[in-house]
Amino acid sequence: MDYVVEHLRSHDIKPSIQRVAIMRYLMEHCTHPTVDAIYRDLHAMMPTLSKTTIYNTLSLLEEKDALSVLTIDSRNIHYDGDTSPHAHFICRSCRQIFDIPIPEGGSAADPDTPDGFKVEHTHIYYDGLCDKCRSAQN
Amino acid sequence: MDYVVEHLRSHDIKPSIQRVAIMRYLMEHCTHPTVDAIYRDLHAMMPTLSKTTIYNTLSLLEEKDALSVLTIDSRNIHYDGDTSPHAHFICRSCRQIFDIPIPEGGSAADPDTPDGFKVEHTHIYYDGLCDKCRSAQN
DNA sequence: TTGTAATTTTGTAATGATTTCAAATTTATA
DNA sequence: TATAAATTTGAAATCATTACAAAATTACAA
Repeated sequence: MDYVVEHLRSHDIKPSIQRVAIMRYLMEHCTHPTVDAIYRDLHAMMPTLSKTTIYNTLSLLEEKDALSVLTIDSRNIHYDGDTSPHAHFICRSCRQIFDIPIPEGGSAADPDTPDGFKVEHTHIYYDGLCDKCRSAQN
Repeated sequence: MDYVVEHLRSHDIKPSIQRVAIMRYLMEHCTHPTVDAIYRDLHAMMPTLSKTTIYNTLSLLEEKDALSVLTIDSRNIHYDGDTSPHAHFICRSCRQIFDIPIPEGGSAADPDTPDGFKVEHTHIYYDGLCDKCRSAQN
């Protein structure tokens, strides 16, 4: 059984052609794509795919916790098919997003929220300059 | 000397009437306001204040590190006049943002970024349900 | 003080991401 | 096979943000 289809089924999502294509794109690309990037690439292969379907599908995937929504970039929402715990870094110059490992037993995973709060997701974001942009600036 | 004016000066920002009003609003409100909230409230007192000035000023304040930009909410950018280290929680039901203390010596502050990367800011975000919305849902 | 340049503010128009909506298509089921 | 339910689609609407150029204000030199 296709691991993408299995992933969708395990999150209670019916695997339509479009949903599988979008989920597969996310799982096979570690680029943290935006809606536009997903549309640009998938539309080339599936000319009937509409942007509305991408929006619909991404919000369904979010609701069912089948992907991770990255709000690290104030200009665009990015999506990550890898839902395992890791942090992200965005370069303020080239806007590229990088995966950053989270140290084991990190305290950020156990937040000091008020009584009665239920934490569902944790996001750790860094911004600054990546290697290349840093040396280019000097 | 007004502490708001001092704050601006210490970040190399000339304290115009508008900039002081916007910075004061951020420092005196712990509500993590959006551009619209700032405009709504300040426009009532300063009818000539334009939204463009708020956008211009907020991006200047960001560039000079005089405020913190919160990208926790995918729908709107929020601003925080408190630049001391703390995390944030957003309730997925009522969309309210709460300040959360960061444990001393937390590992998130010392990220494992690749060689040559320069980390300028760290953001720790949580989402889930707040106290009230959690009990309202049962 | 006065004139001139530089900076800041403002309103309007343009842009671009996202949502709404209703029709068309596809899938599930009786 | 017929009918209902779910999904997809494209066009139009919405809403946050940016671009831009004119107006107002401030800084500064004569």
